[in-house]
Amino acid sequence: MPASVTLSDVAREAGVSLATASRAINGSANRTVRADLRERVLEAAARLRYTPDANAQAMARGRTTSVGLVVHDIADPYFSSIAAGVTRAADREGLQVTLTSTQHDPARESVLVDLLKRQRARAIVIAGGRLDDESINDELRAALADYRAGGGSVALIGQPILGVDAVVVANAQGAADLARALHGRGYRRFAILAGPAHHLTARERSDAFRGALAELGDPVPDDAVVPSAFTHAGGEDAMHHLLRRGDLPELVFAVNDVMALGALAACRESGVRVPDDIALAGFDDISTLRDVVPALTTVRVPLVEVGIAATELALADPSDEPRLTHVPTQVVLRDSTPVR
Amino acid sequence: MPASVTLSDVAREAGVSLATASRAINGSANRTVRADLRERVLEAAARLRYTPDANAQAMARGRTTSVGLVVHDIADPYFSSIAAGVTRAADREGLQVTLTSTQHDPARESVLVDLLKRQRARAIVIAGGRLDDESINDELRAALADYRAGGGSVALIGQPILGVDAVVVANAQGAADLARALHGRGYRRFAILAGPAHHLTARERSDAFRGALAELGDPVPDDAVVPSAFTHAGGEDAMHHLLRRGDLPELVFAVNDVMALGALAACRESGVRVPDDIALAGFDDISTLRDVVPALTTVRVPLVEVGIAATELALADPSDEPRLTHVPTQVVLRDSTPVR
DNA sequence: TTGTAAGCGTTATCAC
DNA sequence: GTGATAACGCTTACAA
Repeated sequence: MPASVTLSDVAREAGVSLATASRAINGSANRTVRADLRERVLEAAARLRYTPDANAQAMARGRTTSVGLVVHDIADPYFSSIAAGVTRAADREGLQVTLTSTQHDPARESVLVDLLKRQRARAIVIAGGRLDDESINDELRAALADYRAGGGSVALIGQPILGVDAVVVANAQGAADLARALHGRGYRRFAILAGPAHHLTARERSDAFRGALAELGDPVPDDAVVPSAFTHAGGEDAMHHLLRRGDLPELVFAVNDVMALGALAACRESGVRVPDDIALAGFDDISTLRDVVPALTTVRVPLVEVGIAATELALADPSDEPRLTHVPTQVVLRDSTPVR
Repeated sequence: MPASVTLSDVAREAGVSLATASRAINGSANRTVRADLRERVLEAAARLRYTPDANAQAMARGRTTSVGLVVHDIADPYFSSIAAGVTRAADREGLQVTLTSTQHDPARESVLVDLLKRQRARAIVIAGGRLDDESINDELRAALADYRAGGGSVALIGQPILGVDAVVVANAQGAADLARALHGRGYRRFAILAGPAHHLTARERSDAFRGALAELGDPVPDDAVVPSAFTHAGGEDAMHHLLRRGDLPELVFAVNDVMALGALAACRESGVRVPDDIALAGFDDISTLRDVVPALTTVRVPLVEVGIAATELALADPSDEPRLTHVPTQVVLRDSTPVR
């Protein structure tokens, strides 16, 4: 960044010392500046169109004004809603958001934490759910420990297995409630597009859904639980698998809305109508989907609020033990699962 | 950020000078470091878990590694897709993205540019379309001039009216093509949810759509062109207006997909079925919507690529006159506008 | 090839 | 209340 007006320029222009200029402009803590001098400085700053250099300030003050955000894919409405919450909360505190993306590679999370440490981000919000993969978890744990040793604080969204503050979404409760609600609508034969086996959020949702149905006396058979990626393509593939297998269930539960969308695509390709031929439910309540026809039955997760809560957690002054913010979920029955 | 390992620590640990440590770690331009020394330094750095301070590097080098992105709302799939492109392109160059949001207030764009100038972002991508509002444009122009005077470069997505590099989307062509395609499907009586009157993208789409129909001999009457916000709520309100008015058109064109979604919501509330009672088309081809039923007829804008192109433009070495990257659009006919 | 030292633009600690 | 001046952590002439 060549040639920018510096504080020295302003000081010179105003005929005061660097120190006074600094104090006049940021209104330093105790030290106060005589009114007429402050006036002169401010005027000079305006005349010169002076903008303080945030990097220099960060150096001198020992802390930056940026919050790091780690997502898997910002184009995914799940993450972009969370990001909206994070930017809003950061903005309220006068902080900027540094957006980083793993491009769907969970192993990159630790790399991005390192990157954000290098930027000396004040706090980091990690938006992706945890995996049941100790080598990846260990690596992330190490990166986080390292980051926190440098004075940074972290909050993650998902399972609190890393020893840091976390926003915990009531996945199990929501999935169980959903299962009971659908059972109540008369469904008996279910299939599950279950996501990756080692993905804890996927597992919580899938397991709780199955568990609730088992309790109701209509268990989901093993071969009706189809693993897949946690993405649109994953839902599509899993649904195709189900369709090829024949013996269609009455209702398919995809462990997130984006996967449900993939399933919808698969159905369309195969000429299977939703909900006429098969009912479909998702999870998350992605807002973009709220108005589509048929409206998707799902479990609402207040994603923007989750993003806000995570940011607040990450920004709160450090505590010795990890804090948890619990977020409830709520079943939303819509047209994709009509009463049978 | 208290207590981080610094380069001095590493140098001391390795028994070399600061300069040598620096050169060993970043592999300085011409100066080279003897192999054994470099080895020692790298080892010490690893042992101490040293991470360079990007802010300090930025200060010393005179340039940061961050790209600023200005959107209106990151939760809007239009912007999140662009953001995905921006992060991808930035990542390729080893740069970070600083995400800022106006929260739908166009006047805040210039404030955010100032903010990004303060961060000394290397380049800025402005994602929102331009307005026909000279006071706002002037303010933004001034902020940009100021930013560029400090050595920053800018690219915006939309109309090239600010004298900076721009990615120009073929809105008019796409809208005209769409009108002709729909006319070809047998539609004759149209209405337009036109967005804000002063919003240039909205206007381009609306005007071109109208123009093409006029040429075809089926002009859209003035009172069937309903202004509104460029948002979901805007589409919803405008559609309600249209429905209340009675005398339903055969097809409603919303100038973006998110507005079309709002229109869909309004239809549902009023018990009007799409496409049975009324056909609906949008613009942008938001990916989340590709699989919904009824699939929405729209004009595809390659948003991720637009984000990439804008970032590349902003990062390219400065040129004396504004460069333009033109992006074509493509009509996508789907079920929401069946053949009549 | 290595080291010394002068910045980079601020803030903060001192004296005055 | 104001002004030198030393940090902050790094890069990069300039010397050696």
